[in-house]
Amino acid sequence: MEATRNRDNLHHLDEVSLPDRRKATRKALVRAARDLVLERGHEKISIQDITGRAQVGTGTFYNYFQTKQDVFEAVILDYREEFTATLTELRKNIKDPAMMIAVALKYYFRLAQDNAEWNSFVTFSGLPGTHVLHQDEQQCLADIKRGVSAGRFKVEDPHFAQSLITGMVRHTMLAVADGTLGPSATDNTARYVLRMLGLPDLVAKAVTQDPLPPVAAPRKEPVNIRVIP
Amino acid sequence: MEATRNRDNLHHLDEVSLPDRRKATRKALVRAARDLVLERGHEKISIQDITGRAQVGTGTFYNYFQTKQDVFEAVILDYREEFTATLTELRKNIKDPAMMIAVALKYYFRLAQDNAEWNSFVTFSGLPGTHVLHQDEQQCLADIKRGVSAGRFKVEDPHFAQSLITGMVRHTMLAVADGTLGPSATDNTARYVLRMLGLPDLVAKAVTQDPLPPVAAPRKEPVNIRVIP
Amino acid sequence: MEATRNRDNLHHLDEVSLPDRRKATRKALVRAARDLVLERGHEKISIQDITGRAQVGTGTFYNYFQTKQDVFEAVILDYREEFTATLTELRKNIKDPAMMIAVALKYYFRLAQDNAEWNSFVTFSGLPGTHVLHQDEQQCLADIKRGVSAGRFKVEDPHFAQSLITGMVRHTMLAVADGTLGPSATDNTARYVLRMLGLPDLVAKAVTQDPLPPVAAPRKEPVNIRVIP
Amino acid sequence: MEATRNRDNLHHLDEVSLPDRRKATRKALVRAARDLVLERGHEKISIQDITGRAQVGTGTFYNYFQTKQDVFEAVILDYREEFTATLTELRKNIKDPAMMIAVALKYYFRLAQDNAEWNSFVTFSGLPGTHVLHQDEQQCLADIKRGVSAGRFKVEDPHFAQSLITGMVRHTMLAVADGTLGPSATDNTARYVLRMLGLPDLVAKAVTQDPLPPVAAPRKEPVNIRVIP
DNA sequence: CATGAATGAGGATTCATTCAT
DNA sequence: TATGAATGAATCCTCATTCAT
Repeated sequence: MEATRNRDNLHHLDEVSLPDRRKATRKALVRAARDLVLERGHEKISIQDITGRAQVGTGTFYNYFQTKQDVFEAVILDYREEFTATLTELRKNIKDPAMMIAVALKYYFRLAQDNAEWNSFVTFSGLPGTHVLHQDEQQCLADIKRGVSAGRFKVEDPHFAQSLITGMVRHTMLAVADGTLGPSATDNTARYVLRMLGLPDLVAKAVTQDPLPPVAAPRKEPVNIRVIP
Repeated sequence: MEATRNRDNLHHLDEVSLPDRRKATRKALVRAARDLVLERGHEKISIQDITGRAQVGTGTFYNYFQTKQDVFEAVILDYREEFTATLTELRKNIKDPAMMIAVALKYYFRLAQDNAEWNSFVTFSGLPGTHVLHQDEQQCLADIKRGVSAGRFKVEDPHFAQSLITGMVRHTMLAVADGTLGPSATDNTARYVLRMLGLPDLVAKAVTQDPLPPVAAPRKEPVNIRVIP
Repeated sequence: MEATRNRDNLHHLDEVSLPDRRKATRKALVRAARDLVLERGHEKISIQDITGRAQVGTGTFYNYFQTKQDVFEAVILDYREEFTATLTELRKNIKDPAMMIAVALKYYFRLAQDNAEWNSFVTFSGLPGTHVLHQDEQQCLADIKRGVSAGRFKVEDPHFAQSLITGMVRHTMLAVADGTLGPSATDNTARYVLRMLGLPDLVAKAVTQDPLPPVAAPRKEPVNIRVIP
Repeated sequence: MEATRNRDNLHHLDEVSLPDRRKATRKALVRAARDLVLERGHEKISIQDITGRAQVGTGTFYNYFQTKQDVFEAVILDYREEFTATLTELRKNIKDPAMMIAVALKYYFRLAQDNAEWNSFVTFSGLPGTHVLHQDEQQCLADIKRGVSAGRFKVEDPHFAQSLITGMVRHTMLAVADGTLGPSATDNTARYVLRMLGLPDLVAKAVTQDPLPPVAAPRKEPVNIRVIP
């Protein structure tokens, strides 16, 4: 009954609601996929698991995604948006490139630890290897270049440096999650990274010692879960 | 009673002759698994693919492994043995710890490039994350400690350093395979690693410039393939 | 938000039209299972045999049943419904409890003989032992109690008596099917049962002598078999 | 026993050990089969489970049995021998046919309760239905005939009576095992059986009230288990 | 767009049985 | 005889995908 209302009006004033509806369903799917990963980790997740969790018909999936990969990539983007936004906010008053990098790394690690979610999802992501942190890499590269221009970093190939950093970060995160390395490894990594960028160890140490200012974990907009009547 | 006892003694008698057969079959399976990975990479590989390739009945697989993971782990071990043996040979006359590490890294990268095999297999290996290079890690750790004792490296936590190196290497390898980084990245990585261990950049550069002495790729002992009569 | 709510309401809307399809498919599976048992008896019956016979895709089975046992239990229930309905009809004008029991037993045996079906299926049913005739047991128990109230039966523990009767009936049926006992055994069993319930032998004999009025074998509603175009 | 002696003497003196060995292996298989049933009940039991348990090579099975059914039938016989021997001993001084039957039934039930073994195995026995108690049926039939001759029982068709008794006993046993009937059901069954054979209820009650004289559970000759060195 | 029943190829796993040693 | 490796048909079960409603 309600349902019909939207469609009826297709024409005039709520041209808005259709796209809204689409978006909502899509988001429900993305969230369902994410949550399932977080709960089950490595385990196989079927499309029907996802639609089931999203309280949506099986076929509906194909109105939004072609393949399972697609939805997972959407999850990643979803995550990254949150991440990037928060980080930008967090660093808006920082000028020193070294500090910017330190904060980024620390924030990243903080997420990885606090938010078992992010952590385990990135860990999982059967997706194309390095792909995962892509958006972030742009930021990182920019940071490095800024540092080089400012004469703080000694790096011949910023692109290479950035890639290596990504690798180090990723590795540390996994190793910590693993238990292979203790939690202090994260600070150490930040420090080694700066050292690698050419900062004297003392400076590197100093910069990485400042604790990360407290930051709201990325707010998870609640999804309306359909209640079974 | 006598009778029974006699039979008992017969039991593990042939633990010697039969095992040959067992070993051969097992090896055939391991090789088949490896080869398939090398050919198909990520793609799905079914157990029947493996047994088919190994010229062995479907059920035979289960006489040797419980799960597909098991056989892949066996492949890794197989590989590592070859790798470690060759590397040991290669470094037997080297004394300088920095050089030892440089050679190890370079040899590793060489394998990764020459041998699409090793490369793609490590890439693949959905196996427990960082785990993959384990044996090698022991060697690496020993190298670092030796360097520290010798006063060449400045490292507070060798374990951490080793872990980070593993991560860097792994990352570089993947990125190169990916095309994200060019092939020169490998030399650069070695250099950065040494730098990270506390060597002055000039030294690091010097040490990593020596080309790796030519080395026979690990010989693959041929497996006797059963011929269908 | 509106949007979401709307969708919710759409949800169980067609619980009416679709279910018809579901019911039909389910019934086809149940029937297929039954028929196969009837044809093959003890022999192994695979799930694919069932779906094949039901003209239905392999996977479809799992939309309705978890396990093979499940479908067989459904068959039993299916049968029992038919049985109970017919029996009720058959006895609707009978008042005497002894006669009611006699008729029930005889009808049961009749089915077992006429209908190789019922017979062999019960024989088969590796299902939870005595369980098989459960619904029927309720009826039987009620009959006994009625007889006791009416002062015709002398039974201390109706529940026990009922159980024993079930056992005797079942046994007789199997033994007859077996050839161990001749067909007259069924009348005898009915007679012994009444005797066991405390009736004088003469009466028991008399009551069990009346032939069972002819009765339509339970009509099998035809299942619509999907025709392959 | 005679039988065995004959074979032994077949030639000269140690023609003895060979057949002994055969017998031992055979018995090991039979016992293994039995024990597995007792432990696992309904669950699937493979031939390799049996040979494994018997500490015997897979192929060995086929030196003794053609099929799995065969070994299970052997188990039944094994059991029955024990059962019959003990029962004969137990009743050797009893003259009254009613009492003989009562004792037989009670002994049987006792086994079923004490010896969860016997119980669960008979319950299981996917084997041809009524088959299970065959040997026993001969005894039972003889008992009935004796009772009829002695004028204690009023039975027209002893064969039928025996069959029905078997059925009742079997059923009671299962129902008790099931929990459907309480343990006292066994005494009741014995009593109803006698009643059914024509004894006045008072007598039936009296005869079935005597407790069964204590009896050693059938001794299980230990099988030599091969110890893994 | 939404739905969910139907599908069937694909893959894992079991196990009775054979046979060379 | 005893052995146990090898076998492969048989079976179960999953799940991405289609499609009529």
